[in-house]
Amino acid sequence: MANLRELSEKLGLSQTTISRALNGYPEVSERTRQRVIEAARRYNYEPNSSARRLATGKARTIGHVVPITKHDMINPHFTDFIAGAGAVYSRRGYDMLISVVDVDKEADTYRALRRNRRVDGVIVHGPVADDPRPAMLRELGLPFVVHGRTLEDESSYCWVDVNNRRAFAAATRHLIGLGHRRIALVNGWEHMTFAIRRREGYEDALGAAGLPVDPALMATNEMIESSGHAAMASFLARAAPPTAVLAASVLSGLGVLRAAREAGLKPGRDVSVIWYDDCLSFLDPESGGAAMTVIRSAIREAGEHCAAMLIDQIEGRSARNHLLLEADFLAGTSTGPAPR
Amino acid sequence: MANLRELSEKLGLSQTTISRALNGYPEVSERTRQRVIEAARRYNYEPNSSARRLATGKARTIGHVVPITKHDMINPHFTDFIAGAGAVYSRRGYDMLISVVDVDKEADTYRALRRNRRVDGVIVHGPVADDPRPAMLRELGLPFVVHGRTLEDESSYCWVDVNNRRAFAAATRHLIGLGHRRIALVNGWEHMTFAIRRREGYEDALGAAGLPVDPALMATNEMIESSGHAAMASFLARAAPPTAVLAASVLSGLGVLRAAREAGLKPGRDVSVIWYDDCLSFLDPESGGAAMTVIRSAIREAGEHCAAMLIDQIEGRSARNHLLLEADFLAGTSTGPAPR
DNA sequence: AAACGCGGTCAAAGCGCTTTGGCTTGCGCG
DNA sequence: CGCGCAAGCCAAAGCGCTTTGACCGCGTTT
Repeated sequence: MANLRELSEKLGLSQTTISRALNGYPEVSERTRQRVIEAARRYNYEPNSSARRLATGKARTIGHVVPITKHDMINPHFTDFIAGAGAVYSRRGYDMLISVVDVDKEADTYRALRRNRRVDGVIVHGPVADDPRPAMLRELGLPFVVHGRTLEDESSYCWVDVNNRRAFAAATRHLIGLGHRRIALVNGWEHMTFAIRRREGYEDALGAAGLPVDPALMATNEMIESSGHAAMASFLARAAPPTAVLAASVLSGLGVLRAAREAGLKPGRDVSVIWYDDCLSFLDPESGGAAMTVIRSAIREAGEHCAAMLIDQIEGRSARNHLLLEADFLAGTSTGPAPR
Repeated sequence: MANLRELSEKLGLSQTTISRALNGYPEVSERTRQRVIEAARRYNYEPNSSARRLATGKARTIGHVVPITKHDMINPHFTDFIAGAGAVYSRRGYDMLISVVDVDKEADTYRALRRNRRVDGVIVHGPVADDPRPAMLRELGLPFVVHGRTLEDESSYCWVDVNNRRAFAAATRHLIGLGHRRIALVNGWEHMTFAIRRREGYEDALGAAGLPVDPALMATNEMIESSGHAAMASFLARAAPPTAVLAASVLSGLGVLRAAREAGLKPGRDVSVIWYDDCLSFLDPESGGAAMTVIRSAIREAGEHCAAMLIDQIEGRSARNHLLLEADFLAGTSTGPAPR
């Protein structure tokens, strides 16, 4: 059965009634509704979604714009975030539209998504320090939720973020408590706000303990294995190498571990390592080969929260506008007292 | 400017003419077309996509169904594949729709996508030995391209695959040529067809060299770091451990390397390691810490090919139906002559 | 001079749905 | 008995686009 009309003829009811019955409106009797639902199933009828969208003016679709350059890498966290968000969309009857576009076309893409009404809202990924997107989207009138926060202005839009500052402060304090004085930070790119906040947390804790903030012990780079390795290798080449390292991701942490091993250092004994674990599904906890000490917050859950918050906003059931998740600190064997 | 009508009134032309001018039909004069295009830009007009879809009956959208279970992992290869496919979609004016659904709802999802005409076609991911999806999709009349192949029946549908069998045979031959007699295989799950073909290639080469196929030297598991580590650890615990290992992915290969190092073995000298490199963007070539010997084929390119082939098929410009990519063999320093 | 073809334009008919604004019943009630 | 009021249903008007079929000059054929 292709369309409403045919079904209505078959049932001897008007299209109006069928539509109402199927969409749960109260104007039809329960008996009729059952009859309609039954017939729809039997004849395998489902409303054409373009027609429905056109009539209602709602797209029931959420957009994700993924900027990319030919040689740039795609964020490995993306998959898990998408998995979380996508599950929520499915559950609530929304489609997920992903636009892979050149990095310099991102703004145009948002404008186009808005102009031709393809989406009801978008998720903004990877906010940077002075991010123009919130202002732009507000002006466009396109609902959105930011995964993360910009630096200022954070009450003016919806976001879901992890309390990175507190998490990194806590991890740093833990290391300080173990007697470490030279603690290195292997951070992500510091134009990203999450990386900035992590550094702040790290510096907060050092400052509170009266320890110096040593730029030579701080690296900022892509969060991949090789850059973790490079950073750690350069730290270890110094006259006074760090006795502890804080890595911003499992990937860069694995690189740190590799460099440590190459230098003959045993994690937890000769050098303490803590990393931030996003619970990427393809990097299981055992990957390090030890029960690592970690700061943990599942990015998949962040995806779920973002999706739910955006849908609530779109449907006008706006419950909360901000969600600050706390990361868990889990002590493992990759940390220990500072050597001698 | 919200819609066609308003624009047509403003220009003093009919909606027909505007539509034709904008869509490149030859019936309008070049002068008029320029005038229309200019006005559309100035008034910021863009056709409502639902209306267009409804009128044309085309969704200009490609679906990707991603089955998932709460605790199952999401394929890390997915991101790069999507990046490749998504870039092609953008370039050719298609949207990408991703459905994250429970694994047991996959079939229903295809049916629903078809019934309500949300997509013009779908990409089928991760074909398994006896995959029901090609037959089902053919029956539904939903165009599709399989990334990979099923075991039989491969001429009856479109696919893009890597010649896994030949690639693994070549790698195995290379190791045999270096004098290795006990070569282990750390494979992915062998209900996936790509893993089956890899094993076949491996067995082909062993057989051709008159070497035995030893099940004790073959592992099949999720392609993640910890399973590579576990497999290698168990191999090394044997009386006669392998002198060479073939890993089905960089991730499991990294696990193999870790286990080797833990056993005090140096890759390339004490044990030879080759892995299959999908060119995942977050796992740069340096991750191994050495110039690895690899079999390489970029999954991102596979995504591009799948997308292009599907669009060609949908638009009736069907050029080719199958594409068998050859993986590159790149010799590095992780392989060497079999130790004495 | 009549017929023809053709480039350029338009009015109107969909596409398949939702939704507005009635139109019937049937029933309770003064 | 007649009225008002729900409950249940419907016809028709959109939503904003594409596409069909027709029209209208105007230069070209025959």
